[in-house]
Amino acid sequence: MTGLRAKQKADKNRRILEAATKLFREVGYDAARIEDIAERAEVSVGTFYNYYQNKGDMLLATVAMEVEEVLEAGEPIVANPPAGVLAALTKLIDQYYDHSLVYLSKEMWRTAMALSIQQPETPFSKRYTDLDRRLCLQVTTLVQKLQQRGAVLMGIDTVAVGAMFFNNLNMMFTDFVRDEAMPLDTLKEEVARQNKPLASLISTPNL
Amino acid sequence: MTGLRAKQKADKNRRILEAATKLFREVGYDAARIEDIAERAEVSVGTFYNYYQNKGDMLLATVAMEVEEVLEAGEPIVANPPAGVLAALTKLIDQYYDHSLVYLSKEMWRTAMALSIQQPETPFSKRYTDLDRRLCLQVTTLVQKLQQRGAVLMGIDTVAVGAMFFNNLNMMFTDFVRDEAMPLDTLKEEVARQNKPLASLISTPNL
DNA sequence: AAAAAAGATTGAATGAATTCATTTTTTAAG
DNA sequence: CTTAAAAAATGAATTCATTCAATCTTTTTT
Repeated sequence: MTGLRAKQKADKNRRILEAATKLFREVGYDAARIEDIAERAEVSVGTFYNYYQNKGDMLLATVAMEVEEVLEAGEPIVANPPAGVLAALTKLIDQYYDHSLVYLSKEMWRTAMALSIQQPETPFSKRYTDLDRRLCLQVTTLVQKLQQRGAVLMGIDTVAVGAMFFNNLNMMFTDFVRDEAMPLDTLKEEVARQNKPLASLISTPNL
Repeated sequence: MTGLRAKQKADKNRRILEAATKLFREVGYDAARIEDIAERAEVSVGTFYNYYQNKGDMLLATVAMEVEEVLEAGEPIVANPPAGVLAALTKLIDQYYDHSLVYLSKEMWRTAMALSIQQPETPFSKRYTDLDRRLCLQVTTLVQKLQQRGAVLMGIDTVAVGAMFFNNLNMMFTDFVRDEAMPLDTLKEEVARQNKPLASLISTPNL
């Protein structure tokens, strides 16, 4: 049976995470203060630093939860993709993009992405980067599944090609969150256009 | 004839830029303090903010100078590329990578990339992003030049393909600067591997 | 049950980026 | 030449992330 201390620790962690997630959504990352998060979570400022390395680590913890959901939402598509390569990629990528802005603003995404680059060694930065790799793996797995089904030419380096598709969608997403005015549909259309050449070239010919 | 004030302004700007560039190289971005930069440039801390929006803007100003050199170094390759698509791409990309670490550390690149995402609206963040777009354009121009020379299939969407190659090299460079231990050769090899499928598929067949 | 050890909590102190009210200097107008 | 306007310079004050020495609480050991 777990001890009182472990129970209290888990409870405090949940309260801090919930308080931070809520405050980041309400006022944005920059305007959110550690003191306010601590107050809402009913802990001291010093206690906050027992649970998270710093403010950025906190944001990455909240964002990581969303990325986990993005991954989960992608699984059924990889398990049962549309027949066409471009159609399958577009379905998965559109799902990623749709899900990304359900709970997180562009500002939060910008900050999370920036933090994962600038502070790669904090615990949740590592977790976020690991989730990114799993997203890349998911895209690669999709290409491999399509190859197994005969939609992609044999002999195609699916790891290289999967990485190309993923790195492109990620960079385009970065450009998207940089630009507050850019609509989601514009992003999707541009990425579908960019994927078309490679998707067509790796496809088995239609008979 | 320009006034005294304009001369003094240009002189102070140059002093601040040089002081910052030097200090960032000596101690790194985080350890460099505005007060130290100002002292070296022989201005007040408040004066610093007349010239740069904030500390991050200052770093992006110094990094932008390097990116301009990267662009210049790429021009002769685009003007006279090797015959093969993969060879041409590899030559240009290796040139980019070689040049990147001549004057800037991985830490400085991480910070610059992070700042350009997190604070896209500062003056030098905009400049840095613009230079990024020009790098992308340079890669696209290379593909177009190869297409004009018959090395790339007609009908290939060179804008889409160029963007794919560029976004991939950029994301891989981001992964590289995140990882202090990763050697430059590993990065180059991995990117060459990733480029091979698309480069082969868009190449005109050898007869 | 008591004492020791380990872990957690605390919040004022610290550090450094950034702001801003005031002053100084330069330029333009009369 | 004098005055007004504009621009630049200044550096202490402000803000807030982060640290850390002291204290408290829980767990383990005797």
